[in-house]
Amino acid sequence: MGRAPCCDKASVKKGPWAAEEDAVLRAYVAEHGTAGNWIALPRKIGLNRCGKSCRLRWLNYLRPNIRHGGFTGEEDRLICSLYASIGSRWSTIAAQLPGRTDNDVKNYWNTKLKRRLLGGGRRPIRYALPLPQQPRLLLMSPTGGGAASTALERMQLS
DNA sequence: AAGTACGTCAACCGCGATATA
DNA sequence: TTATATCGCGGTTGACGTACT
Repeated sequence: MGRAPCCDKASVKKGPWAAEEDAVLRAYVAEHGTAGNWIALPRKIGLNRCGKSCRLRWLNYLRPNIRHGGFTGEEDRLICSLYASIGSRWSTIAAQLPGRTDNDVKNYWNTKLKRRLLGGGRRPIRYALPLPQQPRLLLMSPTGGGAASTALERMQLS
């Protein structure tokens, strides 16, 4: 018995959200909440979207008090520290950063912090530009470095 | 100016966990 | 207890913009 799909993937719209779709979803959730059922929500409000897609859009973009980009040095350190101690539990890490989403934190880690920790700068291979000084983030592990080493080893192996 | 490779980020996919009938 | 539906999460992808040759 296979797992039932959450929606008819052939008929729902995919890809970037239009401003009108955002507005419909935002207005509905603001007034009614999610009613605990994301799967049924798009049908209720006439959006031709998968329920999971609606949930993701709300959580990562439409929720009030969301902040995008502009990670501070303090947030950098916290992310690195938490990653060193608990690994890629992005939702847990994001919970420690008010206004940040797990997707944001994950993207930030994968595109900036991980690269920085591994010693890569922009265009490291093709252009061989001089790298900025690497921050010694791993030394900041609250666990004393053991977990940090493990996390780094995992990263380097993968 | 055109072409190419890389960086960023929104969104999708698939799976495990949990709830419910 | 089992089957099914839904939630929530982490990993991955792909479009687009930018830096560079």
